[in-house]
Amino acid sequence: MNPDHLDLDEFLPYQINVLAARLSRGLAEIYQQRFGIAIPEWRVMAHLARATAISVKDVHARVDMDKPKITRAAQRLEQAGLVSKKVHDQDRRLVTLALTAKGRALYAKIEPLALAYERKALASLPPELEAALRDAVRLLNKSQDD
Amino acid sequence: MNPDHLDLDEFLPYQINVLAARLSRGLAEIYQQRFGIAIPEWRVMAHLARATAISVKDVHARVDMDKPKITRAAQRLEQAGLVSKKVHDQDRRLVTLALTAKGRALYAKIEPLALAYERKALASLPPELEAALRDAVRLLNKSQDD
DNA sequence: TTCATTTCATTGCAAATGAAATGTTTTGCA
DNA sequence: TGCAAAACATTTCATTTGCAATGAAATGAA
Repeated sequence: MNPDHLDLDEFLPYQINVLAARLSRGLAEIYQQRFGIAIPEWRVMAHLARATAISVKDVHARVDMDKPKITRAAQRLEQAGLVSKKVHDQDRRLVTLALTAKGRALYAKIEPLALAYERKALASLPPELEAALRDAVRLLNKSQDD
Repeated sequence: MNPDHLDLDEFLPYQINVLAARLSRGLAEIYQQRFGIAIPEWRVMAHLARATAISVKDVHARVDMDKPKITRAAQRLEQAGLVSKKVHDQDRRLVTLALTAKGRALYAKIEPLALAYERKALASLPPELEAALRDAVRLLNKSQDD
């Protein structure tokens, strides 16, 4: 464990990526196969569920995806009838996105499954470690905002 | 903060993914622009640096990438003269991968930069939080091995 | 007002990706 | 031994991705 050498098992950027990929895959299995929703679509939906009447720019600012990805996810969601798109009244450069009734219904189905998945994924952690993990991730994501 | 509702800011699978993507991007800037190495290539190199004479299968077992990705990363590394490939003597289905002298030299340059990046990325964490983060990530990655 | 600049969302395009298929070699069993 | 099944690396192909370019609308300064 010479700290001068890089051991992938101890290298946090790598280990966090492995964990992240596994969590994403596990979560995607829930909504991919059962509901035909892919990860980018899910993220857009999750954001729209909490803050309605939002532009692509707003989603981009809050969700960690580039704008073309959001545009395309929104297109797929619109085709599936889950999201509505319309030009903003005051500023016609903006597109206002919102969940449709069908979208809200689908989200209501997925939401508890996603929360259950999170609980299950963290089940092996002692409570104080889970709390520390949450604090650490929050801090790191905050500190990189600039 | 109703725990029955999913808040992306509190949803760990998402926050860990955001953090992972940021760390990957930041790290990639180090070896991408300066050395022409992409993320999959870097992962293969990092693995080969610690365990020599390894097959695609071995890398696949340890590194979180599917086999085609490893094959292609190895091809690019071979073209760049950083990795050697040859058929295994005993079992001719296997391909033995190893860093070349040039590959080891390049790795020796990147390694300290990567470690420095990790330190800098974690600098905002109090020591006990970093330790807890390491423990939590290790535990979670272990618990998902099955 | 007018025009250059900025802000959005989208599209184009080359490269990367993942899943399934392929070809080759080895293993295990009848 | 002979042959089906498994293991391995690679290729194929459709899809996704990210970056740069585009087009449309708003802003601000002259």
